[in-house]
Amino acid sequence: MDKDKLILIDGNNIIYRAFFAMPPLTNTAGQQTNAVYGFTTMLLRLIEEHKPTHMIVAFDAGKITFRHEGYEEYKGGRQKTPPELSEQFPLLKELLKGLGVPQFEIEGYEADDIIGTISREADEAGRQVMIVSGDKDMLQLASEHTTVALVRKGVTEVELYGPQQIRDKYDLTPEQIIDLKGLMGDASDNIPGVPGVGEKTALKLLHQFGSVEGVLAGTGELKGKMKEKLEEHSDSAIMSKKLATIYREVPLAHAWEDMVFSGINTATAGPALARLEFKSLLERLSLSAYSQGTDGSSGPAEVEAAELAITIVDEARLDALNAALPEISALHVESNGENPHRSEVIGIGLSSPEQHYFVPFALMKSEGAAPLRAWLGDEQAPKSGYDLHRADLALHWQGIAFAGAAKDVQLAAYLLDPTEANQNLNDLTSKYGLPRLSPDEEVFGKGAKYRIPELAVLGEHVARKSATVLGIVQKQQEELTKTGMTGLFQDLEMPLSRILADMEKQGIAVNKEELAGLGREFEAQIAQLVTEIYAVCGTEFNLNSPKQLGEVLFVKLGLPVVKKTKTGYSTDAEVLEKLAPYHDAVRLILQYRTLAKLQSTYVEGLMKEISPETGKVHTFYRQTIAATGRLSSQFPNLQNIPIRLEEGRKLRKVFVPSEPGWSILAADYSQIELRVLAHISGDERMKEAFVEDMDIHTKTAMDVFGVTADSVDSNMRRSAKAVNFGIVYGISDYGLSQNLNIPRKEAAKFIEQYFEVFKGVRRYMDEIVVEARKQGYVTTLLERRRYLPEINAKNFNLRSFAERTAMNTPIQGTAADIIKLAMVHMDKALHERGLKSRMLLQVHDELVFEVPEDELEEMKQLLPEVMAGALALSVPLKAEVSYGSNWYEAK
DNA sequence: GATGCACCG
DNA sequence: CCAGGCGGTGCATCC
Repeated sequence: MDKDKLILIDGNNIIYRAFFAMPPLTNTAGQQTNAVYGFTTMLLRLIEEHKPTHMIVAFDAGKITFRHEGYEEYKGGRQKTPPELSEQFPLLKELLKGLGVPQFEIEGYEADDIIGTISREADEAGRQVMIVSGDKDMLQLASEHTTVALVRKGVTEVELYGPQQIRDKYDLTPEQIIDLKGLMGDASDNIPGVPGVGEKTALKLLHQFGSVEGVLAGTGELKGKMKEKLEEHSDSAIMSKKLATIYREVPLAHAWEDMVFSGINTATAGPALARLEFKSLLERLSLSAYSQGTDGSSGPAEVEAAELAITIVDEARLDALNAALPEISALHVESNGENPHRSEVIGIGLSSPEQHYFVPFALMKSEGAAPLRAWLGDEQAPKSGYDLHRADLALHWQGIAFAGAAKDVQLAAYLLDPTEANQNLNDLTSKYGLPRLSPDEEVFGKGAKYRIPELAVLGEHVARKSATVLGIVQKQQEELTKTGMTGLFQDLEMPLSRILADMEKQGIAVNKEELAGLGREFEAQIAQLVTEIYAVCGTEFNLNSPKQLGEVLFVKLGLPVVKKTKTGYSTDAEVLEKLAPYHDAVRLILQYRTLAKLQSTYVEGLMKEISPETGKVHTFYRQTIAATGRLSSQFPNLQNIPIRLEEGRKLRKVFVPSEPGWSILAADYSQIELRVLAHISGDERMKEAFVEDMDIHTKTAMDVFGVTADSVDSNMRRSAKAVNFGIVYGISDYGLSQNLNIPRKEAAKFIEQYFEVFKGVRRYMDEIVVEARKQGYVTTLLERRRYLPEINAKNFNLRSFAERTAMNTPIQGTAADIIKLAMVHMDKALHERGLKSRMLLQVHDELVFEVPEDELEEMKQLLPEVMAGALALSVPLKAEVSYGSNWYEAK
């Protein structure tokens, strides 16, 4: 019984939407078939994805429905159905018969009443139901067992709503959707509602009073125009509510058995589709034999590259493209190079469900492309794509604004599995059973052989990419819903990607002279060191080569070998520290390493990244790399600018405000990971430490060593700090022993003592590993997910690694969630307050801004407040702010 | 292209 | 007894 799944389709609504969404499509007999086509593609997708056991399509029947009793204008304002559409109803009904899909209509009732009645009965029987419609009214039918799939963007995408999603979006129960309509009305159904009350007001009223009746009874608490309007139109509100209520008591002669759907009836589907000349659908169902004029030799339909309707746009075809823009929902901006700040745009692929276009970049600047450019920059025109963040940047530097990023399939793929390396579009095609794309290396060539191919090849390749995006979007959205990540995607990651693009375009100014000056200082010191090192070693060699250095240290000078790498002797800092007492060269080499690093990576490397146009560095934040949900930064990496040692820290002086008189303002979270751990483990002692705002490492030392605050010496605090870090990383005695340079037994004792005190933390660590084993994944507070397939591995190393990851990821990942939230909130606050201050950098637990003088005071207040308030935990979050004339000063 | 090392949180 | 900290990027070397 619980395998049963019933899909109820609002036939009138879907065919209506399909008609307007699809470009005109006519068969050889001149009969228009676009709405039937759109309906059918959607239907097939539903069947493939949801594998219903029962299904019906409901249609309206009879001109006068019971709703007209009492309100004659109901649906009166609606345009008469165009004949091109009404002609398609019989075609659709015939096709449904051929496909083996039951259809219901009952004289005097509308499709939604039939659906309401069946869903009520199914609900009562505890059956799984999915309702498919474009009509928001249907949301009132959502329940524990009933999901409403709201069709969006023509018929290509659905959004799934259960009671929880309705709560998330509106903070209403499904029943209250009726009240919502009662207040705001619905122009398309000619339901009046209360004049002057739109969605926003209606929601506010309902959150306050609960229902239409509640609102009308509570007008005494309101004042002004609103009160007058409500009192004057109270009858209308009551009647509107009645009209919006779906009738769920239709006398049905149908039984559950009449709704059985046992799969497409191929014997009858083939001829029916062939009559309509839907060749691509025949292929999709591997029924090509029915198609006249084709050889019927198609392979597996899903992965075969079907013929696409591709238009290579030229000057003459621009008008056609511009006219089609409202139907286009997917695009792909093809650009070269890894760094989007420096790449060229080659062209753009654009896709609607029926037609695909390629626009060579050269055409983008022409006068005729003005509507296309306006559309690209229109926030109200929703666009799906792969890596829209990159597209935005690439277009930006070509002087073309981009807005309206709605669904980024790369970002969604990352959320669905953040460890799946390089989810390029082609990887996603196989995952979602779409035709494969030619690999970019084949189309363009690699490295020095990179060439832009001839227009026809290029155009097809890029248009196929946007077509692929279109094919992926909906399936991904459903997966996000299933995994509980729609909120994370829609309200956090998507908004953040736009914010990141803004930060990157803004860039941060670099004082080139200062940087060059530091370079000269380092240079001199390096030269000095090299001479000395060669002298003490008695030989000259390449100091940058660990191999040569190893030879000198361990063979020529005969120093003891502390550690080996898989290719030879280890010469890392840890080893050199241990060797320092044996030979004078070692200290010098350590110093050389430090300075060489500063010089090559931070002076020379940074210098190369300064834009000649802006005098700034424009990093590129990658949102889909880190498995925990953190960002990463490239070209240049601004998340690893030295700070720990003074010599390196000086580099921060070169990062300055881009306008005279402005300041750099920075704020960082204090102990965010441990606070998160305190929250998710619920450990009382640790929570108390943060509630009391104590120094967490001192507090840990007190508790672990059982002493008072005054007796904690620096060594004890250092040990406690290392234990705290170890805890966050998924501790092992070995790791801690390495870190503190103590015997393993001692480290084990520390850990045991720690867990004796922080019992809640131990419980968390144990439970999270069990949870990971059971579910195969762990999650953050915002439901970000990371799979850990190796948690059950036989191999000790693999398994241990997965266990540590299980412990660490919810902590690091939740901290990442939190600062991302803070960024979204901060961006909003800046806009709302009309502030000129700009967010420039994010460094995992720190945000950096540039701030004009007259906003400094406000920002010093606002920033830590927003950061601390990003998410309410059972312990307070704390952010500490500082500012100065450069990043070094803001410490 | 892999490796070792060093920088960050 | 083995093996072993979490998450990243960039540079230089070497094959």
